Amino acid sequence: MTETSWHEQLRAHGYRITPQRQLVLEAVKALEHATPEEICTKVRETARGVNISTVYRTLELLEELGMVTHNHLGHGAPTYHLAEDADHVHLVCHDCGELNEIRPELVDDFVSKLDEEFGFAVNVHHLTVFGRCRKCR
Amino acid sequence: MTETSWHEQLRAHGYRITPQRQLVLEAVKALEHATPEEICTKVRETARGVNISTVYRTLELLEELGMVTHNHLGHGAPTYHLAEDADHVHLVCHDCGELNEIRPELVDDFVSKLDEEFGFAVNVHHLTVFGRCRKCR
DNA sequence: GTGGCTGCAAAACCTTTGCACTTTG
DNA sequence: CAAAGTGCAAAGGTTTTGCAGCCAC
Repeated sequence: MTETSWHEQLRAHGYRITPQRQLVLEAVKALEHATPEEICTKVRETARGVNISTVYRTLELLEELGMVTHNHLGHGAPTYHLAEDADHVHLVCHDCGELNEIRPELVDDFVSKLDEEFGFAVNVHHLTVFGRCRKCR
Repeated sequence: MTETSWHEQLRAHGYRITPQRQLVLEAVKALEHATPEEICTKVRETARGVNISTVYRTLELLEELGMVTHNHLGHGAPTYHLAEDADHVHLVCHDCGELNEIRPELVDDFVSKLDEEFGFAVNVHHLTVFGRCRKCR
């Protein structure tokens, strides 16, 4: 996503461009799989910090606009991704917690089946598959 | 699961049979997809109530023994199932929240692929697929 | 200038924990 | 009787909310 495109994306929906929103978006981009708390910490490395509630409000907004997505990879807080970097499915091991990102093509058949049979459009970006990895079986 | 089988299941692992554990297990069975809070409320309809922390501790125990499983169907608390009733995959609509249970055979190919390619054993009972249902597309 | 946005603090929600008391085996 | 389990209350982590002041447009 270019600098200007997300500015226009916000403006097109009547939202304002603020330094806080820019910082949060940059942190999501830089960190990958970051929790709101981690994003907040990252942003506070800059001179101008951002309050945790602003982080939550901003993430909600960016997600509504389709610029970021979130996943639940474990028990705690969700993790955020740039939407354009999110083209993969998450594999998480129950035992060791190891995280793997796999090619989305691996679920294509499954996605088609659900579409045909139920008219259900899977949100692949949000899909997280739990199980046991090779080492922990 | 029969009355005696779960008694033996507990005893075999050195755990005790208590009225609280019986009540929680019955509530999980009766409610399906119930949150800890809902289970607690259900149990309180009987003369003898159960404390919420006992509900949490009991669910953790029953899950460890493979008698119940949990899923994250939305933003809030997880929902619990009898393991023997859990042989299905959950489909949840982002928009209307509608929940559907689908035949686990629909993911068989996907499960095999992950096994072959990554040695990853999918926990099908824990799988929840988010997307948009026919009505909300 | 005005309405949207932010920071702060408080509250809400969900879950865990320490400890004294009770109960199971 | 001893060890395990429970209830209670408090704390911990995460997220939301109300409101006064600030800032983008």
